[in-house]
Amino acid sequence: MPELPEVETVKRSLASKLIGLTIKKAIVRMPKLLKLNSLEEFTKNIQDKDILALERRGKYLLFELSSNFLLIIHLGMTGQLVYQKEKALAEKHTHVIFKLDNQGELHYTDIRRFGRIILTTMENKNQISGLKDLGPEPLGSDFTKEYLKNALGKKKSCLKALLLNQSLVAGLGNIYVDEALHQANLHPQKLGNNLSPEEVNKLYCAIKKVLKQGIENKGTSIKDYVDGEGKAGSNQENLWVYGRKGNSCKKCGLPIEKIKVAGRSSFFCPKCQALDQNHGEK
DNA sequence: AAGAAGTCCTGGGCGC
DNA sequence: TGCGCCCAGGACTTCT
Repeated sequence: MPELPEVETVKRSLASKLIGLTIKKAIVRMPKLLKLNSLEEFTKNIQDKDILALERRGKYLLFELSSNFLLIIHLGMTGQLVYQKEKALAEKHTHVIFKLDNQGELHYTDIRRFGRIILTTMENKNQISGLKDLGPEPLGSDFTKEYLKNALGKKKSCLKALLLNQSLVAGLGNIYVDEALHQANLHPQKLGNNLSPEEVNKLYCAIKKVLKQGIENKGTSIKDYVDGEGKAGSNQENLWVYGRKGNSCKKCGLPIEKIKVAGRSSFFCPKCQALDQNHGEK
């Protein structure tokens, strides 16, 4: 599941290879992936565009192209964007092939087809639903302790739902939310407006810590995730709770539990992340 | 009108 | 062995 660290790793691994190249054409095998463009419009407009820059916003990859075009790619759950230095065979679920002017190719592969590809212009960037509604970058300067405190206090939802909400903070997904909550000793079902200043502070630091670690380890490769060179990351070896049901907590030794919160599986330590922990304290 | 639930989609794992 | 069922989850749509 590509979340912020995975998308950032893809961006970094592709940037050096792609910037300065030209997209000669795109072969779209799954037009349904193009949510906002017709097949004709997409293939016509993408043709002969230079790749000027590659950015990330939340879980979105943004390719800045010549003539003011912007290619937006969201990897969904199982999306892979892999550079091939020469013509390569398309896999079963390779839905788009971008042919480059150096004979290389960029393959978009997505088994579950939850991803999206949008071609728009720089001017319309802030009108794309999903992208325009994103909250601050958790590793950027807009994401402050004060912001998090206000954002959590406003809404009456549990922490799990709040942190998964991309308009509150951009880029977190199921894995890093569970990891951050464990680092901060907070139960996923605790209400956002029920946090002490200390708890907000711990959560703020935990979010940054788990994301930075994820980037350092080049992403979490549990099932499908690979970077732009097709290489897996190693952060799955450093998880404290996600996917560790029944294994002992690395802090206290008790078995990690798994429950459903906000429609998503949530892994947590019943002792370190007790719901009533710190009640009345401080 | 906010928050919850349903939806899309395929492959892997499990029970019988 | 093989069939059917359930689960995984990002973000949008639909419901309450």
